[in-house]
Amino acid sequence: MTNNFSSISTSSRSLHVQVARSIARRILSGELAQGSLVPNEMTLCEQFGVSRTALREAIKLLTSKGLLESRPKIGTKVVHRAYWNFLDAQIIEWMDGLSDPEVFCSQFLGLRRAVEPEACALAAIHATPEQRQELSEIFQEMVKVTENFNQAKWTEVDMSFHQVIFNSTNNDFYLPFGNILTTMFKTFIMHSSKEGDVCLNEHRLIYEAIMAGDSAKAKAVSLDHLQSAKHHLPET
Amino acid sequence: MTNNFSSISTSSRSLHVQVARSIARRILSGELAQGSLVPNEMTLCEQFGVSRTALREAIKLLTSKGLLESRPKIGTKVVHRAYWNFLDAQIIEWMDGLSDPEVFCSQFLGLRRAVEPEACALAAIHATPEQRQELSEIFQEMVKVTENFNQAKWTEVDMSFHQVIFNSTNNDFYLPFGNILTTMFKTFIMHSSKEGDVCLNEHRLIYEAIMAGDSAKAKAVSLDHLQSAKHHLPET
DNA sequence: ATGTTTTTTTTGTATTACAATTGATAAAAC
DNA sequence: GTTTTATCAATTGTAATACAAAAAAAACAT
Repeated sequence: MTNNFSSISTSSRSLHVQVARSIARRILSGELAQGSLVPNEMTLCEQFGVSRTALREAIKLLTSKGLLESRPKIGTKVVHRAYWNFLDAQIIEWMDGLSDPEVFCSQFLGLRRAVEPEACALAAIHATPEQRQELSEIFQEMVKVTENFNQAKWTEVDMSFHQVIFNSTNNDFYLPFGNILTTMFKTFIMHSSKEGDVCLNEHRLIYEAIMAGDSAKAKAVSLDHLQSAKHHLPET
Repeated sequence: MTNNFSSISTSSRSLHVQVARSIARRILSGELAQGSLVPNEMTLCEQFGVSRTALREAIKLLTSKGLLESRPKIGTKVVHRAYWNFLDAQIIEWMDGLSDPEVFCSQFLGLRRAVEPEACALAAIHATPEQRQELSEIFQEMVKVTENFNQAKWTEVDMSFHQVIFNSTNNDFYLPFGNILTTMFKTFIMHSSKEGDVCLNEHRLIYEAIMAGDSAKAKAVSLDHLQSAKHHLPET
């Protein structure tokens, strides 16, 4: 995690990403109907005031996420919603402001409740010594932050905690949930969480179960954590 | 699902997708190390014998999936594995032949066991009348195929069955699993499944529980289904 | 009517040129 | 000697133009 570029937001300044975001939001909001043709390249170039190069790179980006599909002579179509990859951090970011945050978060929780307890169970079994060490350090940090409470710091360390757990499953298919969860946090969940201490205890239970290699308990306490009150309403 | 273009494979003939696939496989296999710089654009253009246009569209596609990250003057880096989006059908396709299929399938099953039972539970509650109708028709088809057994037909209808269930959750975050499962089937799971009839009964239980709106039972029988023997080893 | 050829529209690919970013280097100021 | 500032150079970013390829639509022939 050390030698990656500063952050995703850096490249968001690039023109084709801005164009992609704009088109994506038209699709995600339903302004561009599923199955309909978007305007042809030259028209879009004029609409956005960019070159075909930039526009096409934008379209390729959206095609890769399952939103668009192009064919010569026909044009570019918005594909059916069932093919949109909502398990993609960038798409989740782009949903900001398009969907009722409460509904969206509650849907996400519907998936998270299925995935995260199992991730904890797997981490309890498969975490390497290095990963256990890392988790341990993060939990230490968590304790420290709680003693001298700081909202920003706590969100940061909370995200790291969950991310390390997903990594510790050592299962490729669980890895993406780390980013997805982080993105959901940053984009939608800005809840004030005054009950930092309560949370700490819940995290402690998860932490200890994983370190002890007790997968059943890890799963159970994680599920408890996700059913605690604060997950139900994202207080803006 | 009616008015999409013939299939994804059509566009795979396009040059930038071929290039993307080739680079992706070098990354996924580890031949291009995480954090390392890939050769600059002109070098890659020469290596692949394509124009910068095509090459850059390929890179944009891979960037969108979390495999690459570019910056002016610096170059293009392979990002850390934790950011690769394994929950992407195209990446899963590209893994073909790069990973031990048995390990890969077993990892996938590790996620599927978490997600699909919950999807069945949600479908039992949230499926619309139209979706219940669709599920019903597909199950009818399933019965018919079993009576006059045909491997290809059965795989087809099996995929549809599970896809409709994910759609019937009416939860955006469950939608992508339909494609992912289908892709896993097509790419890795070619098991002969002589026990088609046994499976039919398992599917019947799932089908009936969902139609009855019994979420707890739907979840339970789905989990049973996923723990039945044939899921453990993909017989090539 | 039906099959075949031509036309036309749209995306796909190539090429060239220049702009913007930024690390590295060198120069200047303190 | 250290720090700041300016310059340089390498790489990606953007633009513009031209032509190729695909495929639907139209025109044509049978």
